[in-house]
Amino acid sequence: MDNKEAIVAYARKTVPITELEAIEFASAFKEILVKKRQFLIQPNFTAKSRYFVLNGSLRAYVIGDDGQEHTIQLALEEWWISDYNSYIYQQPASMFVVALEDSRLLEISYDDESKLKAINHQFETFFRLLAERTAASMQRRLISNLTKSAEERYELFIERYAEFTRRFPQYVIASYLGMTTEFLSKIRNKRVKQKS
Amino acid sequence: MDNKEAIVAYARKTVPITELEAIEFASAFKEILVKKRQFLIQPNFTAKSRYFVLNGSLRAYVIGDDGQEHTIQLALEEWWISDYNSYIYQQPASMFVVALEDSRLLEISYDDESKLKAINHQFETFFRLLAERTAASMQRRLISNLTKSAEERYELFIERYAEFTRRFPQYVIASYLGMTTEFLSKIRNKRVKQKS
DNA sequence: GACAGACGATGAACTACATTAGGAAATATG
DNA sequence: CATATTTCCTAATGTAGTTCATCGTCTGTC
Repeated sequence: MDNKEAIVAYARKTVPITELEAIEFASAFKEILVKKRQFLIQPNFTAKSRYFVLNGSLRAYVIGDDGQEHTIQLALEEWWISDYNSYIYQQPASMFVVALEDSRLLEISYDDESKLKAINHQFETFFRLLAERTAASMQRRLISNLTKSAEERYELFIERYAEFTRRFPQYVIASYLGMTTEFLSKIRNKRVKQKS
Repeated sequence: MDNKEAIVAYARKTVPITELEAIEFASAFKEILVKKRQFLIQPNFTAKSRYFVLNGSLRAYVIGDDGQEHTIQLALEEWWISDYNSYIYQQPASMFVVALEDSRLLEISYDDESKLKAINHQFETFFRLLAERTAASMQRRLISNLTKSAEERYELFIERYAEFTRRFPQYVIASYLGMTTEFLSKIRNKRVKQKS
């Protein structure tokens, strides 16, 4: 039960939760350990759970028709990860979700989450706010992809997600930003030269 | 009160609502008429409302640093529109929202929506599902933008949003799909030739 | 401690798409 | 119904970003 304090503390940043409710809330989660390179979700299988990261790092990506990997989401401590579309609609996934480091996660199944939402208005509110923030951040990323150049997107990324830049390898960041590793390498090199 | 039946009928597709609740729900909305080219939201002003389209069409777009317009969202009958990020966080908008035709809308303010969510678990659930679906559709669009070519994005668009293709001018669709009108024109021309 | 696989850098050739500029057709609007 | 204005098309030229191929370095791992 110890590690589940983290998810309660996290939820309490958003909605008030009593001690009694906290037990109920926490009991819907199950702690799991995953090894580096272990897959949690794969295309064509339905994402039956989503995951809250206690520690470690994960990556969600799709493989396009051309065989290229495109990173859709990254997760560190206190982030959630899954194939969002698959989870919400309980339909086959299009994404891979894989651990980039040995990680400790809290898993919640779609059914257990549904029950939490149904039995308690506060829990419903918590997940509603989570969804709203997810939608808002996706929209910001979409706008960034539509309006900014590769270089600008990289600048914004390292400014906004400094920690990610340190924790994830370059090819992951490049594929998150929608460019090739080669091009990101070129951008980085240009930046270094400009500073001197 | 007449036109507000539409929003109740719409909500009932998602959650059960009693007759009594229906009145409460509908009373949070206000019918408004907007003329073609009229703006509902502009950058730097906070989007205090979101809008449900009874009839007509609207467009949400940003203007990038280079002066280019990028369409973020389109709305026809039974769609919602606003600057999502601005509305959710009640922060200054980055988008314009403008009517492309004379339109009839139902407006709900952030405060009235918050009250609906607070007083009734069903209403909260309704808006939670709305947010989840919004997030899922944004993610699908993001993936499409990352993994598909301009031509493939256009193909998917006309397949999935046939009605949009009929109702919106080409430059709007091009800027929604993240390409120039000239390039879209080229794609269309190529398609016509291929079919014969 | 050597070998294999992952990661990043670099440069040259290529391509998907943008930009610019022009004009034709369709639609509003007085 | 006449004239703006908006929308759409065509074609030449330009460029951000990709592809491909090569090489050095670093990091496990038996």
